[in-house]
Amino acid sequence: MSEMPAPVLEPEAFQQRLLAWFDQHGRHDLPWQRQRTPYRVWVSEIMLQQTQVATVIPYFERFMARFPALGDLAEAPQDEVLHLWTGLGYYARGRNLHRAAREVMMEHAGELPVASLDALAALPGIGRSTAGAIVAQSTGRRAVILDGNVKRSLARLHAVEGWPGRPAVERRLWALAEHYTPHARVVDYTQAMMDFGATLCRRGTPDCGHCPFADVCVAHARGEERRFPEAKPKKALPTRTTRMLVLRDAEGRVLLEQRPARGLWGGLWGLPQFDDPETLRTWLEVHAPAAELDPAWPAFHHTFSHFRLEITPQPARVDGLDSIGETRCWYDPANPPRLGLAAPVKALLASLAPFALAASEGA
DNA sequence: CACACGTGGAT
DNA sequence: TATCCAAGTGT
Repeated sequence: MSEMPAPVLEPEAFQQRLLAWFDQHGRHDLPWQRQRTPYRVWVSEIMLQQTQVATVIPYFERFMARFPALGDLAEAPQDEVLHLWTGLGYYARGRNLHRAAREVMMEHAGELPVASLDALAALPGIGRSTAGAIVAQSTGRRAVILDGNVKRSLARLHAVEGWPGRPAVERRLWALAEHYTPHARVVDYTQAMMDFGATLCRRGTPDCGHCPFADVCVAHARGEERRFPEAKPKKALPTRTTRMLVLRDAEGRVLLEQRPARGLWGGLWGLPQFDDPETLRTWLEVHAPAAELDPAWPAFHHTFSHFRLEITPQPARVDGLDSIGETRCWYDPANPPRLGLAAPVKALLASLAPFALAASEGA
């Protein structure tokens, strides 16, 4: 209890103000709010992790069209799941979702264990906040969430000092979230908290003029809305360089390699990648001694959250490979297989399509 | 606990 | 254009 900052309102008053605002201004027609089944709520919550609503909607619709039920997802090959995840980012979410679906089939008779917060959180990809959201949204039972929107709103209302990523700060915010969460209208309350943060108590431009808490908000009283929550400590962005081999056969197909299951673009298919020219040369000697190297194409870069990658495409031609194994395949731009591709690779392959067309026309 | 993990929108 | 960072989790 001593962990919790002084609340600005009694829980009942807080809930009443928030829900009145939500009834008027909340979002009531998002795709996952129709047919609010545990499965649909789960998929939406995973896609929405660190990802904005507008970005998620088309991915969610495609995913549901292909995998209408949990069993459909469990039966699918991982490649197809990652194919539908391509462009959404944080691909561990897709791998974990797929793995969790199979786990639910085997250990929970095909039903998400929404009766137990702990059982949910034991599934890969579901943490404390997502477990709370799934329970609250799909069953209406009381469960607490603490996502970015809730963190920002509560930090402002109570002028909570410190970056919310710090465990001590996060504990205070959990205590506040716990304090305000009602037993009734839980579905609406959790949605309301997220809508409030996303559309009114926004990061850069909070709309205090229409805020139902403006009269009690500590940050607003101090005129310091923008100071809360405190920003993450920044650090320099390192740059890494790599070469991507664009090895094409006589039919214009491109050799792809499946990336390791963990790490960057884990489980996705990409161009063979080499940190230095030496490794590239050795690889070619072993796998494609007959390959003819063309001059490298201009480098381009891709910026990630934690580093910047400079990519030099290295085009080459070869008649074929004797054996490409399980973790390689020939990618035909005219008839692309349904597998996951990293964004820069997808863009690079798309730029190759005219070549493939010209090659097939010439043949 | 600090860091890795992606992409696109907002300012 | 550069920077920040969004419905977090896993290691």
